[in-house]
Amino acid sequence: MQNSKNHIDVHKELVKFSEFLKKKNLKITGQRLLVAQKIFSTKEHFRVEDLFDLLKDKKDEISRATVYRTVALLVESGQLTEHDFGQNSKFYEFCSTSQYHHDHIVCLDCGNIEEFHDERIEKIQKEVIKKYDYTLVDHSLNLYGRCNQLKETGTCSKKKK
Amino acid sequence: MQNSKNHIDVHKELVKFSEFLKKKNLKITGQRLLVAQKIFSTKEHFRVEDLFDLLKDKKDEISRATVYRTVALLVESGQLTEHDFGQNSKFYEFCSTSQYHHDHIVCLDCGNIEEFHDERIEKIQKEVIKKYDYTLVDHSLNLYGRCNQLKETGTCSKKKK
DNA sequence: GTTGTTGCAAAAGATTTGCATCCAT
DNA sequence: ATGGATGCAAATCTTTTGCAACAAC
Repeated sequence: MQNSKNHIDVHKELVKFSEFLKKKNLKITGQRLLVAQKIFSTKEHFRVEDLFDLLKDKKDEISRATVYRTVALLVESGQLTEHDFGQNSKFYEFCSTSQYHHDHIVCLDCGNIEEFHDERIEKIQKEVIKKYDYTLVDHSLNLYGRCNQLKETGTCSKKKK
Repeated sequence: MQNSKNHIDVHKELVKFSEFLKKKNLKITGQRLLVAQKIFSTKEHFRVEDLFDLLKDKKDEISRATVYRTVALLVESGQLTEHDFGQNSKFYEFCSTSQYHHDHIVCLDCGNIEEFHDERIEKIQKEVIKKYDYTLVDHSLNLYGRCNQLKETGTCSKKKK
């Protein structure tokens, strides 16, 4: 894991979330902070169900509904991005404004998700959308592949679970 | 609608599907042909529920289960592509081998879906995936935007429903 | 006749929601 | 005190599946 999410300043993000809540006249509750903290301490792309399971460890379990509701708030606050990798459930990922936008490579064998950024593609996208007379709001680019390591050696260090 | 799907040779595609079924020792049934025919006569990107509703008009309604099962077969036969535009349900689209691969622009206002193809992006993708040591199987690129026509004139000719 | 297919209703999986109770402010 | 939050269970939505009756080969 060499991604930038190893260095999340959890405290800073919690403050940011709290300010977001305050600004919207929403309450800063223990459950919300626990969910947010767990997310900010998580480097991976995760599904809400994964997060719910992780939070089960805590002495006071947080309800599934609250976890879903808090994730939605964090998307709204701009601290989480939602991704759709063509599976049944959505994936979420911490996102900071200081980070480069990135796209994903999804391994069909391992389930591993890699991030990449290519400025040339970003530029062409802007060109394309302009040509079709739209204003670009967002985009998603996923490359689905099979990792060569697995193909060649029969095992794959990236394999999950 | 200026897309290539106005010119689907329905008969040819039905033959192709029948051959696929035969090869797999599956049966050529009235329901399967009706579902396939309806799809090949449809130019748009559709969801299975849309298709099911369309087929309700027919005197003999085809069950939802059969529609889902037939769509899966058509994906397998290579005559349908599955897309995920970040909504709850999947979209499907006729695809012929003679067609260029294309990506999508999804309008967040209209719901309109435009197709585009940019060879430069395709090329860069191949380069990227190689660098990360994967074998590219598939990819999806969606640009989400707001159409300028709507923004400027208050109406939009592409608006659905 | 055999084997795969259909329709139905139930199941499954993800996510949302109504509501009574509870808690942050 | 009061307006928003929580937990629970029920509801929704999409898609899948088990099974008995049925149709294609």
